[in-house]
Amino acid sequence: MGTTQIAVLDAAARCFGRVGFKKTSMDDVAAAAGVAKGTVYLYCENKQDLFAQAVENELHAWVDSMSTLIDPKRPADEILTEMARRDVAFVEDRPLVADLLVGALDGLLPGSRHRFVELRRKGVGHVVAVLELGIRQGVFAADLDVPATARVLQEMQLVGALLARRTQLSTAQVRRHQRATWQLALNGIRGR
Amino acid sequence: MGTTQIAVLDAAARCFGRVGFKKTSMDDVAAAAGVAKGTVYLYCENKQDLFAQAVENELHAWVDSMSTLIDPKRPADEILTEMARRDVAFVEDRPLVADLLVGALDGLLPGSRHRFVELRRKGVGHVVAVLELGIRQGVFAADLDVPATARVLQEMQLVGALLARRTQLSTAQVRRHQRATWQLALNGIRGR
Amino acid sequence: MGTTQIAVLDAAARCFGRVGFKKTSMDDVAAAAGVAKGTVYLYCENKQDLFAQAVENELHAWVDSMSTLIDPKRPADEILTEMARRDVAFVEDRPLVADLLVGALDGLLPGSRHRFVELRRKGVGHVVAVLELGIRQGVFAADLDVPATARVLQEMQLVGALLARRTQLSTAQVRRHQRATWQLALNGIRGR
Amino acid sequence: MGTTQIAVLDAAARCFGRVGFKKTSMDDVAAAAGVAKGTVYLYCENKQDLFAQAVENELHAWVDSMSTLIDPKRPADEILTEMARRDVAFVEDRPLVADLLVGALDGLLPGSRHRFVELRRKGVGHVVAVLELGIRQGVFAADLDVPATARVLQEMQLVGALLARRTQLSTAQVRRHQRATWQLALNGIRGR
DNA sequence: GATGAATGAGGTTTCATTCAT
DNA sequence: TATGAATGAAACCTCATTCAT
Repeated sequence: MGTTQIAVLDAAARCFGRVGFKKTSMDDVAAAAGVAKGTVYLYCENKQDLFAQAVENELHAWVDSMSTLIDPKRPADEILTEMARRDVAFVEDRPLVADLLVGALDGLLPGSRHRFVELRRKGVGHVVAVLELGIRQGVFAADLDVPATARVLQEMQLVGALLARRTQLSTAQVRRHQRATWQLALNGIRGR
Repeated sequence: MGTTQIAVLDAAARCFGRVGFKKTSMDDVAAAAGVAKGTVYLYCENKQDLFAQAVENELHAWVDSMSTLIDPKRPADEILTEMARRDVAFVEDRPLVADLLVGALDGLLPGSRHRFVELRRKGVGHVVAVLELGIRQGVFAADLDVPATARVLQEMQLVGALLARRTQLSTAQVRRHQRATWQLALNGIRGR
Repeated sequence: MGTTQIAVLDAAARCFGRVGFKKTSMDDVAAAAGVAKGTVYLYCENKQDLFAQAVENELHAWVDSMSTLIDPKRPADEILTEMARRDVAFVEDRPLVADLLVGALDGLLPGSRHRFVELRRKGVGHVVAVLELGIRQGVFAADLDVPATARVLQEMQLVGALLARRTQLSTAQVRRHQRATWQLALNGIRGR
Repeated sequence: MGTTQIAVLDAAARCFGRVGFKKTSMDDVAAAAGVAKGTVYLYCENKQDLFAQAVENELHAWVDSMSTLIDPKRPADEILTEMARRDVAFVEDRPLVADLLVGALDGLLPGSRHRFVELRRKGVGHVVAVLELGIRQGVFAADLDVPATARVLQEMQLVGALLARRTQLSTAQVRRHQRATWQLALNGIRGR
């Protein structure tokens, strides 16, 4: 991937993440990437495709960042907490990933639904891994429906992060929200 | 409110809920309401205002429907479960309310943000009431951060419902997802 | 058909006829019709459809004008000569009809081919009628392949007219060309 | 002319002939020639010039092919018939020549009109030769306006060939059309 | 109140042309 | 010679909004 292509995809992710698909114009992307409008079309079929590429891009970065966290020797609940912390930071300037995993994009771009389903599957992968680790360590309940629970945890976490961003809560409120989320979540999955 | 106005607002809610703000045209709304395009403008300043009115409308219907549920003599966890069931049904054809409460609209219409904050506050009200009831009944943990937890529960529930709708999961998958959600939630808030 | 629609279709025919499909922009048509760009789209699906409508329009005018000529009491060769004269005048400011009948549009707009075939069939109708009249009158050869010959005559005539227009021949040259055409044609079809 | 230049001009003729001037992109030509887009510009000033060169190229090939046919010892009407047969075959994959001679290009590229007039003059040359031969042989009418008639014959022939190609008639229909054309033409020019 | 024809800014996409390598 | 990434003007089309009836 040449540097121009990277610039374009990054700019696209930034724009789409900030104001959404419809409100982002190809002109915006081109300007943000510092290239001419036509140049953007060298790296995508059309706007929808550009969006999908941007999402894919960000998701890969996120998955990579998360997979470094999973160390079988650490307690799983600790890892999960750390993941949560990172999610918040990540969503800070990459809201696209959260939108994807939370399902907010499917209604928007019905055409890319298929592509998104696949990405979403990748996205929950590491939560599944941590849950399984936790069960092996005996710290999480053995009878969890792992894939479903993983999805739920991920949603809780990401929606919380998005909500904080979108509704511009005060830091104190965000802190309370997160604490409540994790009390709920950890209590919920812990073995008794 | 004359019958035409009601028709317009209902049509608006239906359209916006089905395909979103940007993809709904004023023509669509007029057609769905069975009036001419100009007529729509008799009942709103502009598209954004129409949207906000539609959201408000639906939220009031929802809040009303929920408040009938809270009966101090029933166990709070039972009420909560019933609420969940209703949410899913409600979101089925009124996704706007869910979008509002989950924060998905704030990014979309920055101009109406303050209006939404207010509505959201109203929206959690009944969850707060049930949590407080449950604590009094001794079935929920006494040290819950009630407002924050209420918000989290509501998010979990609504995002789950939205996700099911948007991503067109199979009924079996939806069922699993919901079961996981409520195992997590009830375990999380129950007193030990 | 309201007056605006008529203005739009007329303007379209004028523009398309003068500079062709691709070189005519929707802005040109709007300007020529004295309306805004969006207005043009009130009366057509898209550019291609506008073109097809314009062609259809002109063809009907042409067919109407021709059908008044056919009077069974006049000698057929005289009628044919008169038709030729009219064709030239007609093509003068309605080249679309000639382009259609000569097949020049099919390569241009493959999507409308079907529509054009039908129109073309209508277009030759009156030449067929004159040939049949001439055979009954005994002035044309009885063994003519009437439909095929009609088409050929029409092509000769229209291509000649177009050529004169397009290549901007001098009047004298045009006159010679037409005389040659009709010597050929009338000799060719006359009974011996 | 190096082999690259030949490849470019041939590719251009093929593309322009198949889909027309406007619908052929410089990318198409480059791809068809198997070179990069920039390379095409080494052999032409711009798109219009490339088109004119391609036309010129094909016309020369055509004129050469036709001139071998004229043998004073053969009957002129036979030669003419043979020419017709060749025209059809030639137009099959070189429609540019036909378009040029029939005047279809003048409207398209007003800028090259004078260049085309000259080429067209060359193009009729061999028909003129055959007509003159036929008159000398006594098989064609002595009072023909030779240049004008030559042009008319050429038009009839080429438009017929083009029409067959463009409108995708069945072989049977094409055959009928051609027979009608030549009955008309030969009857028309034959001395009585 | 109600209508719907008309508007035109704004968005997406194409493609002839250039130029540094 | 040859390349192909980059450009940006220009084209098509949409739709929120207005206003005369």
